[in-house]
Amino acid sequence: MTGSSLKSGIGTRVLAPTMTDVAKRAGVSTMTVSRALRDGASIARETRDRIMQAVEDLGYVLDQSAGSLSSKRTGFVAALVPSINNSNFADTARGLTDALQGSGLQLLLSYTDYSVENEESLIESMLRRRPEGIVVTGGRHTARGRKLLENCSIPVIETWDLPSSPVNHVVGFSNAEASATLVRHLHAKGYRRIAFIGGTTNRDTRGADRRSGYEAAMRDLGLTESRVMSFGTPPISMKQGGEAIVRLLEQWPDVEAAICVSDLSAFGALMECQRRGWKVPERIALAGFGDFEISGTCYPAITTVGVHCYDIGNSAGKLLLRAIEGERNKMPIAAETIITDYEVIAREST
Amino acid sequence: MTGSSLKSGIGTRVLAPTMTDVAKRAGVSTMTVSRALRDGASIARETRDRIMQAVEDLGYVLDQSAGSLSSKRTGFVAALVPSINNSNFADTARGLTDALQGSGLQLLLSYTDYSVENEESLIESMLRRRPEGIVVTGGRHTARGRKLLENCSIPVIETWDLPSSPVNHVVGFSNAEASATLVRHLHAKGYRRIAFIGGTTNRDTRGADRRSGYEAAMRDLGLTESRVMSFGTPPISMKQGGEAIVRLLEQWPDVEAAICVSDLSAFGALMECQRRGWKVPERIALAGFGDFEISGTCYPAITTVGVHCYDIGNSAGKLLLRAIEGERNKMPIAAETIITDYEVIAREST
DNA sequence: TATGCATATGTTATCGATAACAGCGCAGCG
DNA sequence: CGCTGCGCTGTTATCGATAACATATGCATA
Repeated sequence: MTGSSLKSGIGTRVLAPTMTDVAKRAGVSTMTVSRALRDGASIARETRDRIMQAVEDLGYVLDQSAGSLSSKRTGFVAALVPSINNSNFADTARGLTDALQGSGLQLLLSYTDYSVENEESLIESMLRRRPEGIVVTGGRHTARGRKLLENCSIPVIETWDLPSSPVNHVVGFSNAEASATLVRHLHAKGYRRIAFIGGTTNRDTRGADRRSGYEAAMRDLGLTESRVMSFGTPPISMKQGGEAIVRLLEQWPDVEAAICVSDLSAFGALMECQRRGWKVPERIALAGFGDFEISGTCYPAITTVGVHCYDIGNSAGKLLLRAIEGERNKMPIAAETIITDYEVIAREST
Repeated sequence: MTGSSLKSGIGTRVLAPTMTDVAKRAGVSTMTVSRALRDGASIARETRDRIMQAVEDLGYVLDQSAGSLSSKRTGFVAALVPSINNSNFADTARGLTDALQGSGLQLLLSYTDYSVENEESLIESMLRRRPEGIVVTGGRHTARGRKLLENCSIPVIETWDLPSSPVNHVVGFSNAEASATLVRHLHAKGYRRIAFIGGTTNRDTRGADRRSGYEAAMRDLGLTESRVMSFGTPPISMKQGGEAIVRLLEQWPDVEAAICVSDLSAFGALMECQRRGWKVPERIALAGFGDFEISGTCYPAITTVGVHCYDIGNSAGKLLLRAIEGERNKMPIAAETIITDYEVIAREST
């Protein structure tokens, strides 16, 4: 893939200046420099200017890792999401960032690729850096991952789920309930032979919850014949959604509506239907999950469940701030569970 | 948005154990613990087991920020991307992560929201944590941002662009050239009245480069009448792509083809055309940029420029590893420029 | 004039780990 | 029997900042 490669220049590397260098140059002690570089402390205007000039001259950048060793405050929180690509989690990350804005806390983000094993190792590497709080996605972890979270003595928030026994705080909703609500919506519209399209494993635990919510709702409605088409490793792609819809209609030609585990697969299914001349929703109705931008834009627009991704992140961020504040004041706050809303958004595809 | 809020539980927080606690419990010195927790060093099997047991019992997690203060190695690299949502940059991040896999370096990701001011402040907060290398997107920065990068004495890689005077290493391609290639492709197919749809500002510098590449190519082909439809703040959304195509055809009804600044806006335009019954490509041909999953899946599939997002990240990661290795051995490597490939992917929309 | 307090700065100890070097015991060897 | 070298472990100094306390100066107030 590499077209060409040029080389040039040399590296002239000098030892990075330390606070002592700045102090010497400004003719003050390091403590005064430290104060000048942070808020609040009383410093003579003239002294501060001199220090800032020295900082400028030397190109000095504060070493926070040294500072946090003594201050016990690293100034960051960790967030782990399954994926940052084409997913709602990016919105959650944005909500988190916005909530943290101006708090002096930075968000450091990593993604687990939907693997609890990866999650475990990321939890550990994050904790090694001593975040002041940690946000994870979902309530299922490896045994060790969970233990790490339980022992870490910083606020923990599990999101996008309602774990039955949470580690600490929770901001989320029941994926199973949300999925069931969508089933009931389709039922109310008159659909009876409703199918579910999702991945082949439980790797994506929220996807698995949506499937079980579908199955439970079907049972409750007396629709005993549930049709689950499993295809591809979660998270399933647009293309896999397209293949799944074809297989679904081969296997159960009488199906009237299909719920896809996410909007992306629903979109793939929709496009495949168009390609084959199957009218949506006449031949088959399609619904997704997550209210991605795509499902409101495409034609026909896709019925989906709107979950408030941004708000999940934003609420989690605000809760985290309160919790961290509590820790700092030695008055830890009680574990909280914030249940976020969702709603069926009916569109042209059903 | 908050449905309900439950509170329960109490916080029982103890001081996190330190290496000294582990050492006491295992009956050894901290140095031995330190060795046991890292690679290589020669430790009696029995001692190591005893230490690991103590670590387990206490739930100890290494404090890396303390360690890196003395070892001078923080074990992470910083990456700044414009956006993680619905964008190619997520693939670049993935390529980076994969390249770093097994190197002992962790990737810490942040996003700038397409703002060089945000970028500047993120560069600073990242540098404060003393990364061993830093990857940024694009070659344009604020003056101070650039200065920070120049002075930081760690390897710097600018990606997704070919800056005329790079800070240090570069992995990217010319967005202007890629865009021009697409223009020539459409020209070769017989299209003459070709328009460009993009955002209203130069905030997204790569988008701006694509527009200027379009304009240059049009001039070179003797197509003097260039039609640029600017709409929305970059990065423009699917919906904005839809609105833009409508305006475009109002303003220049004779236009034959439109190049959109990205696949997302191209997709929005395509769907709007379908909604209005405008045949693509008969009434108007559409092309995008970036080869997002969506443009290969949708119907009709969208012609685009495939840029190797993953490879950009992957190459940058590998280059970074070499550069960091060089730093560690006091043999800094020369500045390198790796030019990545791209190609026009002709599909049904043109 | 003495006292008190606020402002501005310096000094010392410390955060939690690791580098560098030192030391000890034991095996192998001449 | 003493020397050498290796495997394993401990000691001391240090990384670069900040907390906590101490100090100096100036000004207001009793």
